Amino acid sequence: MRAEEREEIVRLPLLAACRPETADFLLRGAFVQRFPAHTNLTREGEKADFLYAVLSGSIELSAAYLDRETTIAVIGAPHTFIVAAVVLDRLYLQSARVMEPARILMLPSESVRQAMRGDAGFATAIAEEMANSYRNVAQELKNQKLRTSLERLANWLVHRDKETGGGHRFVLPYEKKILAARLGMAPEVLSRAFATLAQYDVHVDSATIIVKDWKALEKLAHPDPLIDDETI
Amino acid sequence: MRAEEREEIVRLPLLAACRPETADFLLRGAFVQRFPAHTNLTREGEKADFLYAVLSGSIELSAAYLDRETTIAVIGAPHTFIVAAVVLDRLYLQSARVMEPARILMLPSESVRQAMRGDAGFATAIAEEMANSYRNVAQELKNQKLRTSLERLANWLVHRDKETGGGHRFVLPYEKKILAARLGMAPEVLSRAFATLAQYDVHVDSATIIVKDWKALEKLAHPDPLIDDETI
DNA sequence: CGACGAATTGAGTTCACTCAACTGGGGTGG
DNA sequence: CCACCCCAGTTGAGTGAACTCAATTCGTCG
Repeated sequence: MRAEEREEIVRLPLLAACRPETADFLLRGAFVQRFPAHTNLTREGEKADFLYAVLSGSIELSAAYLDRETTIAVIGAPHTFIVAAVVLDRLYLQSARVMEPARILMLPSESVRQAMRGDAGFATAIAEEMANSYRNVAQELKNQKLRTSLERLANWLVHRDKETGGGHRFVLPYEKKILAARLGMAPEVLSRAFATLAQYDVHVDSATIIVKDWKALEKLAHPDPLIDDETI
Repeated sequence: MRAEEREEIVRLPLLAACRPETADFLLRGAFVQRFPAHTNLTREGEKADFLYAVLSGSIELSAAYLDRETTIAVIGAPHTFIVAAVVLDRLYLQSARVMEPARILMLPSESVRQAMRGDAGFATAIAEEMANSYRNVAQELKNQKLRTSLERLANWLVHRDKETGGGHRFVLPYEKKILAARLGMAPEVLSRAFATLAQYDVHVDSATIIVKDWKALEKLAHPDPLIDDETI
């Protein structure tokens, strides 16, 4: 591992709070790897061999049941994924696939568990990471159970707009197909939902979204910090 | 706090792995309280002042949006709830209400965070607790996104039957209204789903369920360990 | 006995999925 | 360079799933 890379890594929230020895120990067994788009990193049901952290690029987490499949989340830097399976030494509940070409840090799961037992700072960082993940899924569950598909889309747009600087004009970060799965609807339903949003002055030009009447969209969306804000 | 109570408490998964001093420290600020049914312990949006652990009884976690409301989970002993908000010192995302009269251990959230920083064993236990919670919600999200309401009910019955000893005959642990919310459907839909299950030889007599043709139910349910099993 | 709420049942509507046809852009190979 | 194909996306039509509103039954508790 190169020195600059190492510096980048120890700045990750996960490692920033642990003792230098712990970081050394963890990084001895670790490696960073680049993956092209569409690489499968994990498949649900497999044993958790590594903890993954995204250094750049993005990862799609998905799950399948019978002949159905859905997207659970999309992860970007500097976040980790499938930590829970590592902490508990269990099976992955989700499959992870590279969406945008990614640089990934991989830590052997046994080292992670060992480091937790020996370093309260690291264990705390893992707990905080898990807590964040928990809250994100819990919010997503509320989103699914309490909102219609049109509301979910409207709120996703509101949220995405804030995230990209509030310019009321932005580009979808991934295919509509995947967005539909993320929002829990069939692609056709997403398409129709976008069509409906034209009434609210939301203009869609392929992957570019322009929100002309922000108030109208927000009124439809009824954003709720307890569902939509990541750090509340 | 009485000695016998103390013994019961330090056997909780959360405290079993921490140093004696940490347990002492945590229990100094802690207290155990009995609550009657329907008591509201937390409301979503409030600051996280306590970590709660269920010693007996059961707790319903719910969330609201506009005029809608749903049940996120039902928690029994010896589990904790709303740990994530405590770990991160944020707002509760869920409301907690006593379902069956309960004895609850309450730990001041600042003590919890302090104890984590000083005791790797405790921090690890918290991380494991969080990891479990994460996996449960993630499974619930998959359940919601990948299954129809009839499938969710069928799988809930299969799971509940196993949990109660596999006698193919058991009593619903709470009102159908709440079960409906837990499963993500309107009460009327649950009622009709039960009616449909008569075709699969599932008999419902008020709160008592009798599964006469286990194979038929299981074939309908298609249980999946990655959605339905709590410790896989 | 009456009041209340849980649960069921009916009827109508809305929401969301499926299947199918069509469009348009990007890439490949002739 | 162009023809072709493939896939994402859209649109249409029909079906099925789930919600709402309303009426009724039943058990529980004052």
